Amino acid sequence: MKIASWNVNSVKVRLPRLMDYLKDYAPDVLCLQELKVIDENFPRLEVEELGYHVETHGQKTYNGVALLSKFPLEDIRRGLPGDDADEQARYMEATVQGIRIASIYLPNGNPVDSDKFPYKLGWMERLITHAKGLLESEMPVVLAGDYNIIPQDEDCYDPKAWEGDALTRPESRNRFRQLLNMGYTDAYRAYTTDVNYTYWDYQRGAWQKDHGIRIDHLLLSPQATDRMGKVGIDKGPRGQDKPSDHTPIWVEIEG
DNA sequence: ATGACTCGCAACGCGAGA
Repeated sequence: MKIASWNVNSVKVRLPRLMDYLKDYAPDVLCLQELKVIDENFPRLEVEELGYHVETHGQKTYNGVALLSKFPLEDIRRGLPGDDADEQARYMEATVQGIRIASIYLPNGNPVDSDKFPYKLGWMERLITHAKGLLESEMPVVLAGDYNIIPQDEDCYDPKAWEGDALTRPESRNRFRQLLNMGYTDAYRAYTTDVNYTYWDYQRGAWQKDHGIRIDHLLLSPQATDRMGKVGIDKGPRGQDKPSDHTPIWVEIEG
């Protein structure tokens, strides 16, 4: 089963890119982030016509996540537990063919001297707590999404340019590492030591110069890692017209 | 002139993204 994740940066503007991706790459499951639409405005019919089940957790203007699947989506959870006052639509999960799959849009956290940085760190604490619970289920788990974390300096073209940024701050990286240390595997980094990116800024010709960063990740529980096949980053969509600034990342789960 | 961002919006400049 091929599971992919993609921050589309507005599903409305990106609908042609999304349709192309589903047709050309045909992932079994696609986790989407940054929909920027309420559930009623998600292009459900277009996606269903390509043979996908659709579950969304949308929000007006900002955030919003979705799960698309060729197989039924079961036991849907919308929202990350731990803060009933948090109204940002950044998390949902469902079970597909016995695999628990989450679509995650982790807060950016910049600027670090604003309340956005503690919000990011608090959100990560909640994710850590929830991810621990998922491990206890002993299901294969895939936590897929835009983590807004550059795990190591090698995951960005110019570490100095990102020094002090919420994407590289030790507080951010250490919480990401807590997810790894409790038993989750960074699928891309486990598969290859190759330098590769999932995001290139719209500005300053970043795509053309390959000035990217690796911030979209697939974290696999031990039961999922045991079944891990190939892992890749599909750069094609980033080079198209009206692209998202992110490109999809995917993993194959065997069996 | 060497490079120039893109979304959404009770919009028409601004906040947010990373």
